[in-house]
Amino acid sequence: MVARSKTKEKILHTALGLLNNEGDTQITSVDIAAVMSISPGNLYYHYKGKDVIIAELFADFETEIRQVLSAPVTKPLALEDNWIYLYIIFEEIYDFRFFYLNLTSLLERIPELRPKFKRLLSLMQTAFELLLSGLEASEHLYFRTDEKHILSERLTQHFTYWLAYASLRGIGAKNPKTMIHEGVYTALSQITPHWGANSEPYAELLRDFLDEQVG
Amino acid sequence: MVARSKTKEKILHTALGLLNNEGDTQITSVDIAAVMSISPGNLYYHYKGKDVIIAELFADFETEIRQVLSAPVTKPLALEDNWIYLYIIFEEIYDFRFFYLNLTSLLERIPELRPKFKRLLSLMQTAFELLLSGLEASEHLYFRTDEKHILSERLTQHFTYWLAYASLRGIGAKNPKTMIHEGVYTALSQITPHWGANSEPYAELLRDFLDEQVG
DNA sequence: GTCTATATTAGGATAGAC
DNA sequence: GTCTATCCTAATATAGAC
Repeated sequence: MVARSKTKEKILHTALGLLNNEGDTQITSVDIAAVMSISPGNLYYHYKGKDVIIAELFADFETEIRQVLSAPVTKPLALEDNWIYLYIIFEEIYDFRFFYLNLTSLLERIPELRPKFKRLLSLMQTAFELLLSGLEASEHLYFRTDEKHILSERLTQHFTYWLAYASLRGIGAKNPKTMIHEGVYTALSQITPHWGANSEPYAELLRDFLDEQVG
Repeated sequence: MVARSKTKEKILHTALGLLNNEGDTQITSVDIAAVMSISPGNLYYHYKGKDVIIAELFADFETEIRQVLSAPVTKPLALEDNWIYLYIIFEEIYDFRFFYLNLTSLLERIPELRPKFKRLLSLMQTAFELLLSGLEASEHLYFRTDEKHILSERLTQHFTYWLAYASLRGIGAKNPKTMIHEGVYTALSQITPHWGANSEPYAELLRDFLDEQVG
């Protein structure tokens, strides 16, 4: 993470906003320049095109999400922290949603991102499996053979495509909070069928937590 | 579904193949013309551009998938038919995968497809909920409040994005059969936690079924 | 670093002969 | 219906002055 010039910083910031709100396909490098009132030539001086900007934005995202994901590794999470953990992951993804809404075409267009993103998916899957293992060890969750692994994979898929699906279905269309909340709720609904011996009081906590977040 | 000229038919067929194998972003209308050895001008005589072709392809897909989805409505499915049902849906989607791999950008570029696709999602969700209700009535499945509805929604999301996720993760990369099989398997793994009183013998059947399909 | 002006290209689109 | 030839446009990219 090298220090950036003021202008570079502003370009990235402006680009991220435009891409998230208008979508990758709608935005050209000229648009980015226009919005921040600099010339296209100037923008090209700093970044040689839209894709270079996106690559740099992704690098930023990667460092942040890696930090977030490693939370339960660094120190085991307390019960309620698990829900919050899911929220934080979603918020991070939301801040970078243009990428998740155009995954296929972006990874095709900027091939060097593909292996990086694949590694991120692996990391996420591992993080989820670790989290589930913790709850299994404390007998809050119970799994049959393979169920834990496949659930962690499904959760990874869910987090990757929830925003795209939610926008399509019109879930939380006008309210990001709702969209994220529903995403967490749907994730949790995949976990609760595996509740084990110690999870009864958990249920109370969870209900409270979910109510809080809505209000 | 009006009758089409020989050439129109061939254009659609060629386009579908190219789009599925190379991806929407890679293929231009000129490519389609080139592959079938006709001139771009000629292609334009039949279809005014790539997006018109895609719209027509989607219309075809829509009629087919609607037919498939309505299966459990027309006549309630026998036990094993439920698995096969999921397979058939996936196969239909696979035949039109370019669309599912670039959903966001395609629906942005061809706005009239958006409401159509949204209706398709609703239909799929309803079909799944119906199927689950059947298995609930026969006490093969058991659900708590809301669980059935949210599961049907999750299954819809799963079917919509599985192919994209599988390609990213490299699941069944070289073998469509494997990719689809894993998709069905993952779908089923969301259902089995809800097994009810009558589903023990079901488990046997399912295991057999899954083994068959792999071999 | 920033500007204006211009070049390049790829893809979408049409005109008119056969 | 099909071809060849050409045009148009939007987006990328660079050159050279300030």
